[in-house]
Amino acid sequence: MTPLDRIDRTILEALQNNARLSNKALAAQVGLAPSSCLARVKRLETEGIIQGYRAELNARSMGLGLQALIGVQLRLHVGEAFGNIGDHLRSLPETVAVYCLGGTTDFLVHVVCRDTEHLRVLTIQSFTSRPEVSRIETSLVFSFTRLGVPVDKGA
Amino acid sequence: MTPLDRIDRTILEALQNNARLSNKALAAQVGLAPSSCLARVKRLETEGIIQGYRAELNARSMGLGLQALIGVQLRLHVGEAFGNIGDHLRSLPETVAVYCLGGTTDFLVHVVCRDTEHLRVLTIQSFTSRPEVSRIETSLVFSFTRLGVPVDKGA
DNA sequence: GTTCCTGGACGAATTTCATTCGATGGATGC
DNA sequence: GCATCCATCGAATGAAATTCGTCCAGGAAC
Repeated sequence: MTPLDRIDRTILEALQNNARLSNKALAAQVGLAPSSCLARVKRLETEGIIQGYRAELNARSMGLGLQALIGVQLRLHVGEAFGNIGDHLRSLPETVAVYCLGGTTDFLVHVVCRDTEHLRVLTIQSFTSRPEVSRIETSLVFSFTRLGVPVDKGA
Repeated sequence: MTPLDRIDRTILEALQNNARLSNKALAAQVGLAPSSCLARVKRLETEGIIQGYRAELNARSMGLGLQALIGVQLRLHVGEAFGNIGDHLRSLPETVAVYCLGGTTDFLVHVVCRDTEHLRVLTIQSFTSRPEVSRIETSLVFSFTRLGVPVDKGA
């Protein structure tokens, strides 16, 4: 709730680059004693500014060499259907990200698959066959880059 | 390069959920001595299966309450242009993710903005004004969920 | 201007953890 | 049966996380 000062932002940027940075090294980097630095990190966690720490895995090395974006257009936007299909999409093992959108496309789902056959079955069984789904549009992902959120250290 | 066994997969899943899990706790979870567990994690890192560890930040709490997906269609797909515009898109501070796609849309860019005015200026200054860009299509992101890659512990 | 109060920050002490290394055991191949 | 290899273990050591009492700076009230 307190506005983030320069030190907070430096901490956030550092942990965004390397979440396993030791508290000691982080403290040195931001110019604080380890204890003070730890207190800040904990505050950022409890305030929900840091939502979690995740290892980034290489999908290809796990036999998932094919990625796709599947745009989903629903038949009706009435009540339950929206939430249900959203939960369904998020629950698929192949799903790595779900966007709920405004516009003609209601959902955009980023999926990882072993191969084209896997993708074909997935689209049919988990997308097209759902009654809420009006139509889908699948695009192959050639490359995907994820970056951190901007942390401009203005303050 | 060695195929991942059940323990590897358990490690990956655990670190995907919480990258700051201590090695000791991780070892206990997978039923290995801390030293053995550490050796495995290091192997997974050097083999590139674990690509990094990132803190997940709440964009809204940093004053970036508006998210959008911007589909980009290029004029020509010739040589340099493709790489250049890709680098440009990735270099924008507002950019959180870039998909390079096959299909009518060449790039899909996930951006975070302070407000609609910020988004308006961004689309004009960093997208529409680019000579390689033929047209863009901006969709508001109502919600966004990121999940881990599937780690089925079959083996 | 003085006093009180609060919020960080510090640093020593303690506990817990990471990391190294030699030894052990089981599997494989000969 | 024997040698080899690889992963695991567990103790030892070194380092780090975490706690806690203290201190200082800034602000508010008077």
